[in-house]
Amino acid sequence: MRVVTWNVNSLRARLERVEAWLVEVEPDVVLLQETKLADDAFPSLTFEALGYASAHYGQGQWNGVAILSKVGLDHVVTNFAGGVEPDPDARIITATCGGLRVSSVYVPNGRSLDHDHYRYKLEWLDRLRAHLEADTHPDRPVLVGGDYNIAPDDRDVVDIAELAGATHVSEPERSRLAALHDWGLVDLFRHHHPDAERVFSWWDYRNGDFHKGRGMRIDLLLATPSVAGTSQWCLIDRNARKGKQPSDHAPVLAELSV
DNA sequence: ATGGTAGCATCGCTA
Repeated sequence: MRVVTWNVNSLRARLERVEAWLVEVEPDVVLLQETKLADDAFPSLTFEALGYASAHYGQGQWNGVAILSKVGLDHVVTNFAGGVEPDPDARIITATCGGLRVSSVYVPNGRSLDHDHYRYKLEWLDRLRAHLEADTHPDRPVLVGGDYNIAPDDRDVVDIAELAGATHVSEPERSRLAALHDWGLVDLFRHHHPDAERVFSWWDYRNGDFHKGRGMRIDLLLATPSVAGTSQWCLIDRNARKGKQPSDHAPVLAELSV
């Protein structure tokens, strides 16, 4: 099973590129973030024509997450699972696809360490763990993919010294990611590339950062040990960040044996 | 020199 996560930064603006990429790569399960669409504007027929069932959880203008699947799409949960304080934003959707419990997540950016949005980000990550405990179990095949807005390791940024006092690399954010690891989630890219340095999934549109090789690895596929241990590869398609009207994020793909 | 670009419901916010 081929799975991908991709923050498309507006599905309306990106639909042609997304369609062409799906035809070329033929993933079985697709996790999208930042669709920036209301549910009634989601192009489900376009994806159906490509062989995908889909589920979208949007709010229009900002946020919005979706799951596309060629291998079944059941037991959809929008927002956090029951019993967890709901998020006012559309940032998480969960479904079962071909025996795999998958979530598409768009973790809040945080803006700055002294901003309310940063505290919201930390609380959101606490609630993501509570969601997993309510929704499933680490002994099962589970994959939580998305834009985490956290670089897990100093090797996942250009130069950690430049980022002192910045979001995405702070200890409280990384400790939330470690809590997800403690629950049982493995970073598939790091699992397959333990020595990789400065391999990124996001580059700011400004300053020619992509061409200068200045980005961060913040888009992650996290999976339980049974999934990670049998996965065949994981890569980032940086070619999808090139050319006309790209998203500022590249897709992150993995081949699973689920 | 605190800049720059892209997307959105565009004169202001979000990333």
